[in-house]
Order: sequence, then structure tokens, then C-alpha cells
Amino acid sequence: MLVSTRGRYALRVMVDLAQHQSQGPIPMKDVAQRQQISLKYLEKILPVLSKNGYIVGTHGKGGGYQLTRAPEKYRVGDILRLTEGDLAPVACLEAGAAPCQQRDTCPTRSLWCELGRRVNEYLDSVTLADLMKESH
Amino acid sequence: MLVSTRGRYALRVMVDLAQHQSQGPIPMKDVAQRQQISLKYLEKILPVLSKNGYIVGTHGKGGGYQLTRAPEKYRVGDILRLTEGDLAPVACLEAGAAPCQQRDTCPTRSLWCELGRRVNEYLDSVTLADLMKESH
DNA sequence: TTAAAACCTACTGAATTGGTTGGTTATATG
DNA sequence: CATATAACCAACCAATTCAGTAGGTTTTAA
Repeated sequence: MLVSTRGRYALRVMVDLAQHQSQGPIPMKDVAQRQQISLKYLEKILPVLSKNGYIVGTHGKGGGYQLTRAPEKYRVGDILRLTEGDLAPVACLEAGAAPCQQRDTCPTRSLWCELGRRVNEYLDSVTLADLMKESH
Repeated sequence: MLVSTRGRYALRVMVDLAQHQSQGPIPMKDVAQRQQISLKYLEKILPVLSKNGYIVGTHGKGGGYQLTRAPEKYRVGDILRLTEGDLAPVACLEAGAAPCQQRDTCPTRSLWCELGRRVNEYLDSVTLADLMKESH
């Protein structure tokens, strides 16, 4: 499993926010109910998105979250890398991984590199706007 | 992380066996030493490969493992699906997963399907023979 | 008979996953 | 000003997976 619930839920929340973009701040309570996800769990996932300027949250009554750009400006890959930490297909290619001993002679290394490249390339080719067209 | 040590090690063992194909049965003790992998851990990973006819093990002194076909006849994807159980990018697409409630309305479902399709397609396009050319 | 190999079963420590509990702080509204 | 509602924050937790270990049994060549 490459993408856990963190990334999957984050993506669904972003699509939900995109779909209700015109209605001002959207409280997470509503999104949680619509998406059938625990509100408390969502509250743990969202901070990384607001800290990086992907969404903005307004406190208090009438508050909620809003996108900061148009849906076409969000790449799925960016959202997933932020919430998942990494999209590397194997541990030895992850950001904080200890440099592999057999790096120079490993016959499978370029396989994993190319796989990772293709995964990121595909996820970067899809935007939130593309996903909005999916729901019916 | 899509592929754990199980799949990664299995692949390296298969490449090692391919490279020593002409030398008759290769004991896992030798492979473990060459690949710097725990012999006991390898012994836990290999049974699924021999049970499915990918390799054949001969007992006793002078025994070991051997490939059952030419390296070009092994697709990397097959080896990984066997040792990892699944190459689904998300839990809701895994073989034994409970059918998702929002399956029909989920705006991200086709994204995951297409991602999984691309991952499998790439890994099925590479063979053991391709990986043999990598090591130097 | 013995050494060496595959093969089998049970256990284990550490990390990750997928949350829950229980708050604090900020703000719009009556 | 009180209150309801929202984001935000920190600690904890059960279950599962990961990456092995430990300790065998069975099979076979020499």
C-alpha cells in the first residue's frame, strides 16, 4: 500500500472543499459527515495542508476551511506528498533513508527509481479540477 | 511504501539465481552472504516462490535453488505480486478489501485504479533478464 | 553415518496505522 | 458580554505490519 488513509482522506476533503468553493468557509464537521470520516481524525490530518498554504482556516462561528487557489492549480501529487510524507515505492528511496550499502551494484535500484518517477509523474498530471469531474 | 523487503529481497535473490544459473543448485547460504541478507529471513520468503513453480529447491548436500525458466520468462510484476501479496496503491483496492461504501460516488476511485494499472503495467514490462544487465 | 541443504513453526521488538480523548484558543452572533 | 461554534493542539491506544530470530524437522549427497 503506497497511500494510506491520511493521503486518501486529505484528497477527498480537498475535492469536497473544491465542490463547495463558492459557499465561503466550510466547517470540517460538514465535510466529515458528507465523506463519512471521523472529524477528530480529519483534524489531525489537516494542519499540514493549512501550514503549507493549501487551505486557510477561519476560527469561530461561521468559520471553516477554504481553498486558496483554483482547483486546476492543485496537483494531486503535491497534496499526497505533503500528507503522506513521501511517495517512494521502496524504503531505500525514502527521503530520510540511510544510504544503501549496495547502492552502486544493486541490480534493482534503477527499477525502483523509474517506478517512483512514473508514480510521481502520473499523480502530478492530475489536478483537483480533474477529480471534480469524476463525482456524479 | 509500496514494496517491502519481502518483495525487494525476493527480486534480488531471483537475479542472483539467474546470474549463477549455469552452476547448478545454488544454496541460499551463498546468496544470503552475497546479498547481505539474513539467511533465516530469506528462508521465510522463498517458499511462496517454490510453491508456485518459480524456483525449485533440492534438499541435502550439494542442493540449493534453481530457476525453472529462462530469465526473460520472469516478469518482475509476477514475482512482486507473489511475495507482496498485492501491489494495490491503496487499501480499498486490495484483493481482500471490504467493498467500499462510497465506491460509486468516490471522486478518487478512478485515480487509484489508473495508478494501480500503471504500476502493474510497468513492473510487468520488466523481466529478470533486464535486471541482469544492470549489475556490473 | 554425517554434513548440508531445504523446509516448518513459533515468537518478538519496533514501527506504523487509524484512530480516540480531552482539551485550548479564536470569533461571529444574540 | 455570554455563548455557541469553529479551528487547533497534545497525549494516548489497540491492532496490525515489518523485519527479523530461534529452534527445530526432513531430505539427500558423499
